[in-house]
Amino acid sequence: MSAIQGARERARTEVTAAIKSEARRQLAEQGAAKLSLRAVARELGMVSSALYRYFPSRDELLTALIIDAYDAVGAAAEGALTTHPGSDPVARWTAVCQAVRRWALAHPHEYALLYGSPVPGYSAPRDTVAPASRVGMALLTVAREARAAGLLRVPDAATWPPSVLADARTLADGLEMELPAPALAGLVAAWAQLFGLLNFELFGQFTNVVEAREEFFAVSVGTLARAAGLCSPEGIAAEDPDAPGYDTVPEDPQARDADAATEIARRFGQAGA
Amino acid sequence: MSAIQGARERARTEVTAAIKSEARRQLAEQGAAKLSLRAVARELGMVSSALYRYFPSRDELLTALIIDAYDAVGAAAEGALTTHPGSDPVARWTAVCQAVRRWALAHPHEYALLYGSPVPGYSAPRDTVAPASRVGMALLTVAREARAAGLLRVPDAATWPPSVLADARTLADGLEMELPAPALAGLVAAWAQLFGLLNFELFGQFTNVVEAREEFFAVSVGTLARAAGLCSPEGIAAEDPDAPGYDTVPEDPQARDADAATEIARRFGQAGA
DNA sequence: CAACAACGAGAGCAGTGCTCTTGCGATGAC
DNA sequence: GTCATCGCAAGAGCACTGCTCTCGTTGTTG
Repeated sequence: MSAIQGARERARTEVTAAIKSEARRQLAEQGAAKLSLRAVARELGMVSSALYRYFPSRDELLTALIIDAYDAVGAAAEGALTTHPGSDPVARWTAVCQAVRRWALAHPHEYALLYGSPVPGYSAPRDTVAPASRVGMALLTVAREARAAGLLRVPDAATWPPSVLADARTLADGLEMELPAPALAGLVAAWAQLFGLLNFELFGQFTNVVEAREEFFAVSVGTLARAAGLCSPEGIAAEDPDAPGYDTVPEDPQARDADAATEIARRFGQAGA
Repeated sequence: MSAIQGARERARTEVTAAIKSEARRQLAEQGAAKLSLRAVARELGMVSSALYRYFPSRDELLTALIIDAYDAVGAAAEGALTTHPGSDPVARWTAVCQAVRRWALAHPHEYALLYGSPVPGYSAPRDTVAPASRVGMALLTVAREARAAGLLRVPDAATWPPSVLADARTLADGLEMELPAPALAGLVAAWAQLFGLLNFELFGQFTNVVEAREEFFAVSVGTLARAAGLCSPEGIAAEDPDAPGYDTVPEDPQARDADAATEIARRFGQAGA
């Protein structure tokens, strides 16, 4: 693989790289749906059929791009871990989230390829799962460090039903990662919710709703971190007890107004499709 | 509009409906990318060019389907409000979320059209924003009721930066809805995060990670509700037995959950390339 | 009834993914 | 050094797609 393997193989890897590069360029410009094998070949000065020597189909080419993109966003997430050291898990979590967001904003079409709707013929091959997990692993790294530092608040096991806890345990086993199942379940939820925020921002759902995207995101992922059990070291610990998510005791159990139901029926009742 | 306006107009609306129906059928079967004007026309026994008398382009047809889908999921959400009355905002929030999830599982490709990556040429026209907001409005309705009942915990204004609070205020003004800005900001975040959970489940990110999807979702959206400030009335809800609703699956007329689950596995499934 | 607009059918254009055959040229065995 | 072999590019071609244009027909309306 690495040795100087004849001029022929070298040419092959070179052409393969050129194809991927040009394809990535078109992907970044017009999105996955408009990525055309013929256009790539045309731009490279070759004929379309020649391209099939390197990628057996358009989907395979797309898969290669997907893997690269997963690696790129994963690298961005991991990079945030090293460029933002420190002992505050919430800050580190936020740094990872913001790195992912920055990458997504810089590569919206590639982001859509990863976290948007699955493409028609796609069937996530084995090769994608490892790169795809890098962002999640980076987030879990923060949680593991927090636990080691005593800054991970593990929710009561009764928070999650046994089936979810079982999932979390098998997941932890598969990852060879020692995290309490309830905490892991909460982290998975936070992981998914993070991409809910990103999707809405990138796919336009925040239009005319949230304009201060950067600030909104920063605060939201901070809240997410605390909801997942991450704690900032000391000082702010005073505020931890009423951190959002868990033991909220309704403060003002004054009773019902309660013809709200009729109000809803009035407002929305006749709106059937 | 409604009067008997000539056989011609009636035929027109009839054909238009037939086209949308057949298009929706193909969309549900193969996804948006494989929706073909020619195939629709073929199935309807007409020639492809005739179809352009009714929809000026494929994108316009897709937009019509998008609007219908937004209305359908919005109606499902609103329906949950009426079929699940009561004074527990968390339970009502959860009911809305589960209605949305059920709809999504039953219509995965239409869901992907709404909340996946934007389609190539699309540019959400004005007509889509009203239907698109119905789910969010249903969630906000829960929050408004909660506030009226004193069951909405409003976070400290310092939680959010002024820019976000300003956004929330203009949003509240635009909606003519009296909700404190900090609470509204949190609700928007929860709204986005809800769809993060749904996207990950529907788009396959939970494969080999979360298998007890139903329970995981129920608990997660309950946590989300509390994070957004919704409170259950009185203290009883603290202890879990019937708490977040994962063992009380509400029966909706459109349920068919098990089928939907296998359905989606089949449609999005991993047919090895 | 006649003028007119809406409509369906068909041909056609430019583009797509993909397959198959053909011929060239570098590689490697003898 | 010669020559068969194999990788590769090129081209033609198939079955599609979205979309446009023209041309008769048909329902509506003045």
